Order: sequence, then structure tokens, then C-alpha cells
Amino acid sequence: MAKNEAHASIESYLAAKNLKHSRPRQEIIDTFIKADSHLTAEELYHLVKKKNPKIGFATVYRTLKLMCESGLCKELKFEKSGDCTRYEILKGREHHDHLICTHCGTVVEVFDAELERMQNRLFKLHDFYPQSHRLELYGTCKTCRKRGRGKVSGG
Amino acid sequence: MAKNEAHASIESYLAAKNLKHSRPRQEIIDTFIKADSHLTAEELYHLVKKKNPKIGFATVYRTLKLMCESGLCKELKFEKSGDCTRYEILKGREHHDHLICTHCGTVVEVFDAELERMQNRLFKLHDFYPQSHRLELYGTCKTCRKRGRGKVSGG
DNA sequence: ATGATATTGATTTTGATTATCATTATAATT
DNA sequence: AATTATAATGATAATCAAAATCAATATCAT
Ligand SMILES: [Mn+2]
Ligand SMILES: [Mn+2]
Ligand SMILES: [Zn+2]
Ligand SMILES: [Zn+2]
Repeated sequence: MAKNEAHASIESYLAAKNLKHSRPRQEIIDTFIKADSHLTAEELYHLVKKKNPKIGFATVYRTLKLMCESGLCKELKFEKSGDCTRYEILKGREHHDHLICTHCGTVVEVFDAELERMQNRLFKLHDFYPQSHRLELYGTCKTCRKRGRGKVSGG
Repeated sequence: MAKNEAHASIESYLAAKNLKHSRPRQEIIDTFIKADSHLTAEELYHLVKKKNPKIGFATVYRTLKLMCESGLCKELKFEKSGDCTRYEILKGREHHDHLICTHCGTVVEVFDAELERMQNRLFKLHDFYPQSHRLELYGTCKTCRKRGRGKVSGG
């Protein structure tokens, strides 16, 4: 996502809520956009610290929350990535699901229109009004298999 | 799941690990099987307390963990059910995914063979060896819509 | 019954996330 | 530029589910 587009998104949200612009906020958002990956709060905190060592952990959490509320980013809680939440920039991107390597943690973004259609079919079948869904596929990536990790038993 | 089948599953696990049979363990497992639903540790704790008020919370957690390790039950962490983990009896049942009402918390179990096939197609496409997946569909159930909750705007 | 070992319940600790709070920064107004 | 009102900051404490600790008790092979 373009930095300016992200800023437009956040700025309209800040304006609507009478919130102020601030240095730390800018730095955290810019660092996150630049990183362009599925980060934990701690990972982002360390990245931001490199630019501005004064930044506090609480501000990173607060800014992530703000970004989620504004629709700019999204919380991800994978089953097999420890206990901590990851975040991803969402704005300006298509909806997608995730394929996760249980060995190296690699995250691949996937989208399948037919899969989405079938999910909607299930909503209809059970008479639910659809709001959202979460699909995560866990497995072993090619690289990890080559390295002899996550092999099929006997394979 | 039949109580005897569950006990066979857990007992073979206990035997393999040189673990002992115990009253509290039995009571917790029986209560969970009888409840036959997607429970939190706390909910199960309260159910078990009715039968045996001496039981401790820690033992409920320990037994749930044991059941998960033995393959008898499974952790569920839904996005929109507060922060706490739910558990379900797994052994002797088919794999299934979940449809969750974001208003009343109702959980509907769903299975779609074609959906499963497409997921496997995605694993193949990205050269992942498939291990597991998680699909959750969030929406508003018929009952909640009738009560005017979770309506589509303008609908 | 004995003894070795596992389990229990009460309690404390952990670890990620939030809340609190005095100080500082922002931005509008004079 | 100084004033003012309000929001944001960083340090720290609080929260909460889940795990770890530990002395007392239960299990089970002998
Ligand atoms: Mn993603
Ligand atoms: Mn289920
Ligand atoms: Zn991998
Ligand atoms: Zn409902």
C-alpha cells in the first residue's frame, strides 16, 4: 500500500475522532507500512526503536489498535505462532487467507474465488447472514521439507 | 461420542505415558463428554463443581491439556468469543469447521467435502505439505436476525 | 501395608495486552 | 508568541487466562 494512501486513511479517521497528529504515531505507521509483513507488536516495536529509541511499547500497542479501528490494519491470531497477535496492513488490498509453515513461520497469502463462493453457500445453507470468515492452512513449506524438517513419516 | 470410547482413548494414552487413573480426572472427562458442547475451562469447571465441589480449577486445565494431547479433545480459539479458549470432544467424530453467530454465540458444525478438496488444492499449488486447517465463518443466525439483532443496514 | 511415583488443590507466577497517570506535545485561539 | 484546552506519550502497574510451584494426598505394583 502506498504510504500516502495509508496516511489518508488514518488521517480521516483521526479527524473524525478529533485525535491529534503526532511524531511517534507517524513513525510507527510508516515503519509498519515499510516493513510490509505480518508483524507482532514486539517486532514492530524493535523496528521503530531503530529510528526513534525513545518510543514506548505502549504507544506501539495504542497505534496498532488505532490502525485496526480505522480499518488500516488487521489482527491475526494464528494457531501455531506462539501466543502473540500479528498485524497486517489491510487497506488497499484484496481480502485473502493464509497458508502458514509450522516450521519456519513463513506466511503465504492466498485467495481463491471459488473457495469464497462455497463459504457463502454454507452461510446460506444454515441461514446465517455472512459477516466475515477466517481460513488458515497449516503445513510444511518446500524449503523446510528439503531441509528434512516436517517430513511425512517414512517419506 | 460414547463414554466408553472416550475412556478407551484416554486410558491408552495414560498407559503409554505411565500416568495414573484418578477420581477428579474421571469426573472431569465424564462431565465434558456428557455436556457435549464447545465449553470454556471455566464453564467445565462449574459443571464439574456441581458433582464434586472439591475439584480445583488447575485440575480442570490440566485434564483438558491431557485430553488435547491424547487426541480426545481440541482447543478452539474463536475470534469473537471473548479471549478465552473453548474445547470440544474430537475423538470418534469427523473433522468439521465452525459457523459462529456473533450475537448469541451459537456454534454450528459444518462440513463440506468440496471445500476440503479446494483447500488441499491450495496446499498443492503452493507446495506445502498439508497438516491442518482452521475455517471459521462468522455471521448472524436466523433467530438473532428475527429479534432485530445483527441486521443488514437498511434490511 | 509399603514404597515409589503421580496427582491434587491452593497459590503464585507468567506473559501479552490494557489501563493509569504525571508530564509533554499538539493545535486552535487570543 | 503566549495562552489554553485537550490529546498523546512513556513508564509503570494492573489485568486475565493459562501454566508452574509445592506440600499434602492418592494411586498402584509389590
Ligand atoms: Mn496477510
Ligand atoms: Mn465443533
Ligand atoms: Zn517452512
Ligand atoms: Zn445468534
